Order: sequence, then structure tokens, then C-alpha cells
Amino acid sequence: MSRGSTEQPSTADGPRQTGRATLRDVAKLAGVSIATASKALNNQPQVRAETRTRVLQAAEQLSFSPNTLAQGLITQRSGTVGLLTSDLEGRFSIPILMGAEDAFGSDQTSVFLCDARGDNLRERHHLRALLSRRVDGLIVVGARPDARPSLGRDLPVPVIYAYSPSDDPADLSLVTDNVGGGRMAVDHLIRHGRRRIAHITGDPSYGAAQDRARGALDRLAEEGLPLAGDQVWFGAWSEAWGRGATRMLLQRDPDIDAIFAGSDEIARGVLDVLHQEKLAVPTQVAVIGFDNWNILAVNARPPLTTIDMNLEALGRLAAQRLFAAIDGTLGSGVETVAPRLITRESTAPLD
Amino acid sequence: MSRGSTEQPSTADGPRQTGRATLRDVAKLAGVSIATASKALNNQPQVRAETRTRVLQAAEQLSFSPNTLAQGLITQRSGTVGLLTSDLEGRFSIPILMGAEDAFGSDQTSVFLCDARGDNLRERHHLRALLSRRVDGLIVVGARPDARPSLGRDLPVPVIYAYSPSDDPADLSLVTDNVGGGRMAVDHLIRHGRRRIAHITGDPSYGAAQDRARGALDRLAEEGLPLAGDQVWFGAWSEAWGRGATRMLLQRDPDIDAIFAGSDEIARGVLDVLHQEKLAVPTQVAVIGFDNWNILAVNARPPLTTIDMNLEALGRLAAQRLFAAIDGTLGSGVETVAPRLITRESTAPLD
DNA sequence: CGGAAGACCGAAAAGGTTTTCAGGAACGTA
DNA sequence: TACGTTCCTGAAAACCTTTTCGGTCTTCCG
Repeated sequence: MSRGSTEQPSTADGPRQTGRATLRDVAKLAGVSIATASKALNNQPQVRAETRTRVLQAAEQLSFSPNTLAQGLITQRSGTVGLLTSDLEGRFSIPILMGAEDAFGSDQTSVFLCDARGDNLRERHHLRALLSRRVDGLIVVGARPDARPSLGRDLPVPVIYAYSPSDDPADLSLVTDNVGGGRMAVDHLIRHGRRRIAHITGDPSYGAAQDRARGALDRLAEEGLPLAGDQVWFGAWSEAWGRGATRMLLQRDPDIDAIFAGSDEIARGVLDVLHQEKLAVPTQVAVIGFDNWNILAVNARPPLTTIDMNLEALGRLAAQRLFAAIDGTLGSGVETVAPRLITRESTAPLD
Repeated sequence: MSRGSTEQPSTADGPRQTGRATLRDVAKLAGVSIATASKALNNQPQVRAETRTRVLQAAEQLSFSPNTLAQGLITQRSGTVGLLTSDLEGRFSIPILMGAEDAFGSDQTSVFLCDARGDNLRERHHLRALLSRRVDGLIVVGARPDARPSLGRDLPVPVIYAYSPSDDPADLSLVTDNVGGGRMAVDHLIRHGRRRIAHITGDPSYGAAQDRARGALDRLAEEGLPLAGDQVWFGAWSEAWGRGATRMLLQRDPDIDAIFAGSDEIARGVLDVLHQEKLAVPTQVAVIGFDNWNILAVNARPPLTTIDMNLEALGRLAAQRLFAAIDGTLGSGVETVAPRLITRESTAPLD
């Protein structure tokens, strides 16, 4: 560390009572007033070059670092934002978090992480704490892609809802375009010459399941193609359901040539049964997943073509929107982020 | 929100210039001085009960929330800590984070999240920012269970290293007991009557791989048992390596009755090949993994017995140690957290 | 040489809270 | 009535920085 290289400042060589150099110390060492020292460090123009360097040297020597609390107190801006997630464990929050943290990090903004663990009381508690800390803004990251209760309209800072939209249309929410994702998946299969496409997906109470199915059906309809297997196979977001549904599906409709799975987890189950049934992937049946959950998709046999929700981009976008809202005023409504196709080996043109 | 229920305070009904009620406003409304208001809100004894309730009511009415920045400025304690991780993406950081966040949350401490993304420069940058924000302490969460460079001895706040120990023995590091984990895994197999136990694990450059292997070998030696397969099969932390190694292993030593896999990912590969070879799990061959990575372990067929590193507990412990260190002084050396066995169906007593 | 303009610097207020210390009121005792 | 206690309350300093505004000094021009 650079602090290490200087003689560690102690009672002997300087007036350090609190253990840290303050602007006053720097000013004294540089032989100027506090005001001048401040200006010099902040690149204000009204200070001579020679004086500035003297101050800079003094600051360096004392390894001065400005007290952000005091700065925040006076500028009425803390330079912090709150990231209020309801479910850190769930794998979807993390990439959003990363994106947001990354975007803020390149500014001067630091991020408070709060995990409410799905508990409403804990959420309120964290909210109070964050407001008390005078965060400049808030990003609320939901656990499921369905609407969640708004934090309210009368908060003193801008709020952005990510992944789970707010149930108040006056709030600004950022979500992934699941309809577009479903459409994209089926489009990919169609382009590869598939005609008998089935769809196995998760819990029908999830908006995401409904939306993806709708996108898929829309795209099929445009092409005048029927949905293979006679229905959307709703069930659970699990490998086990993927296996079960595939078995039933094959029984009802043995000559499908593609399966769109509503998640990579389900896709793994699908692949598993296709293997057992000696149906070659992708030559006989193409499989496409959803989520691009790396550990599952990459290690699948064959590696899984899938739809990536671009969650990190969503997090970054949330950060940008919040940043813009901090001085300006905030928009409202629901904004969607386009997913993207990740092509691997589980899909290929039909001979 | 409670703020919502009051007439929203505006220019009309009160002296609100900055948009938020301040202690001065509360005091004025309650008809007392700022000092008294402060004491009343902080449960100081030198204030009459009647006055206290008057202040409390005023605070409630204005939905006052104290400015933590100002408090921190004067108390010389910000009530925040920094969580400096080098790799948010990696799945190991998350549970540690959750544990720490949870432990701090129940106190009054808020957590700054910083992801250095494995970049040294970014780490320094974040460190500077955190110190500038006057965090009361720091937890450094590594990406790999191997030693990492210390942040230095002369930081003005206590630092605790989690998962990756610091290379400076004067620092305090908290790590998982991988030797104990390896021992625990083999012990479990032995207790279930297994005698021909093999070990397939990941990248030998990882301390964790070496430690787990050592623990396993120790336990075997105690029992006078040889290691089946003639060697520890080091390779990569991947399903593919799990598959490859299992094939080679079976060729060399067809009648093993248990495999200890160095990670759940590897274990999945192992299970896969055992399936193909028609070796029944757990009746013929028992399999135990490491990490308790839920998505892999639970969905395996059969569900995987595995070793859980107790990372969330590690995070919580780190928080506690840091908390203790903030007033007192910090210990040093490496402290280990015991892993725990998660029994599922991939292991069972040999008839 | 006088004066105006410009460059640089410093005193002081402000931001919101905690805490110390002194003063005032009420009360009991001599 | 005078005085000592006990309780409450409030003025003011402190924490560290930014920013405004007035002041000093130099320089240049007439």
C-alpha cells in the first residue's frame, strides 16, 4: 500500500488525534488554509499551480483521504445507492447485482447490499435503514418475474424495480422480455428447418412461463405451424418434470423434431430422456433451453443452445436509469430488455 | 408506508427546506431544544417522560429519520462495513456474502458490496473508496481457497479474510476445513462398509483439491485401507473430467465400491458413467460429492450425498469476528470452519 | 505615480447530529 | 427565608468538508 511506504503517522511526527489525517492537517502541512486545501484537491481553478502541488504533496504524505460522510453532509448527496433484493440465493439476482455494481463502480457511487430474504418486515427495516443513510437512490431486485408490491410513491429518492416489476404503473420497472425470448427460441428452431416443435415449461403460475409460451405460440402461428404435442406442457421448473413431460410427450407425439424447454433445468431433463430413447440430439430432435445457466447449459450433452436473459445488462441499465433519475426526474412504466440467443450444439439445421 | 399516511410535509405546513425533516424541526415542533430532542430519541435518561413522548410524537409526525452521515461524523463510527469480493460470479462468494449480510443486518450495520472481478487495480480502487467512506471494518472474500496477498498491515480498520486466507500470518483468516471435509467424506463411506474407495478430484493446483485428498488418505490410512484406483485422480473441476476419470478408473480397477468426488460437478460426471456402465448407485458403488451445490446435488440421480462447506456460517462468523474486532483488537492466524455431511441417496450401507 | 483589474487566498457559515456543561426550576431542610 | 439537592433543559462545541464572499497582493495601464 502507498500508506505503508510513508512513516506511519503517529503522535511523534504530526498532530494526529483521531488516527486519520484530516483536511486541516493537510492544510497546515502545506502552509495554507483549509479552504485553499479543499480547492486544490478538488481542482478548483482559483488556486496557483505551485500552491496546488504543495497541497497535493502534503495530502500524499499524510495519505489523506477525504471523509465522504462530511462531504455527503454538505453536498446533500451521499454517493451511495441501495440494492434491495428479496432473494440473494436465487440465481437471478446475482447477475443483476453484478451489472449494477459494475455500472456504479465506474462512477463514484458505492452500493449498499440488502437481502430481505423474501420477508416483508425485513424489507421495511432495510428500507428505513437505507433512507436513514441518505442513499441517493434505490434498486429493488425481485425474486420472480412477476409484479411485486410497490414501495410507495412518496419516497424521497428515486426507485427502480428490476426483474420483478412494481404493481404501481407510476413506478419505473425494468424486466426481461420473456415474450420476445419465447419467440426468439422458436424462431431459431424454425430457421433450422424444424416443423414439429413442442414446448415443455415450468410452473404456470409464473408470468415468465406464460409469456415465453405466448411468444412461442405467436411465432408458430405466424408460420402457420401447429404446436407439437397438442399443448404447452406446464409443470415445474425441475429436471424431473423435464424428464416426465418428455416421456409423456413422446408417447403422444413420437415424431417431433424440436423441443423448446422453458428453462435449462428442464432442458437437462429433456436431454436425459431423449438419450434414453436413443433419439439423437440435434440430428433427430433439436433442444433449446432458457436462462443460459452456465453450469447446466455448458455441461449438458450436447451443450445446450439457450436464451440468455441478459440480466447483467439489465442490472447495468437499472444503474444508468437510476443515475439519470438522481438529478433529473424519473420515468415510469415497464421497460423490457431484449434477451439474446446463445447457440451451442443442441440445435443444428435439419440435415 | 407510514410516511404516506401523514399529510405529506411541504412548504405549507412546516419549515422544510431540504425536503426532509431534521432534528431541528422535531425539536421545534415538540417545543424543546435540539439537545433535548436528541436525548429523547436516543433514550438518554436525563429527560422527563412527558417530554420524551412529546418529542417522539413530533418525530413520528414528521416521519423523522436521523441522518446517519451526521451521526457517523460525530461518533467516528459509520456503522458500515465493506465486503470486498474478488469474484461475485463464482458461486462460493454468494453464500458467504449472505451469511455476513445476515449477521450484520441484525445489528445496525449496513454492508457495502464491492466486486473487484479478480482485478488487482479495481481492488485497490474499491479499497480507497471504502476507506474514504469510513467503513468500520472490511471482509475480503476470495475466489479460490488458496492464499491471497494481504491488503497490508497498516489499514486503519480491522480486516478479515474469508475463504481465501491472507498470505500474511498476522492477518485473521477464516477458511473451510478441507482436510476435515475429505476425512469426513471417506469416514462416511467406511462407516457404510465400503472398502475399495477411489478419489476423483479437480485441478491439483488448488489447495482445496490437495487438502481434501489428504484428509481422505489420512482416514484411509487410519483404517489400513488402500486407495482404490492406485492414485488420486486429479484433473479439472468439470463434469467432463468426472466422466473421463471414471472410465479410466473402472478400466484399471473394475471392482471399486465407492467414489469420493472432489466436487459435485465431478460427481455428476461420475454418476453419468456409472449409469452407462450399468453399475447401480448406491447398491454397487456409493458416490459422495463436495460442495452441496444444490442444483447439481439434488437433481442428480440418485440425489447426491455430499459435503457442505458451511459457507453461510463462515460468512456469519466473519461478521461476528469483525464486529468484535471493531472495538477490541483483532486476532490473527487461520481459523477453520467445520464442514458438514449432507446425506442423500447416493450413499447407503452395503447391504 | 495613482488607480483599476485580476489573481490568489482565507474567514466563516453551513450541513445534522451528539455530548458536555452550566444554568434554572422545584423541592426539601434547617 | 436561605440554602443545598435533584431533575430537566438548552447553549455551544465538535465532527470534516464545501463554498461564498471579502480581502490582500501583484501587475499593468494611463
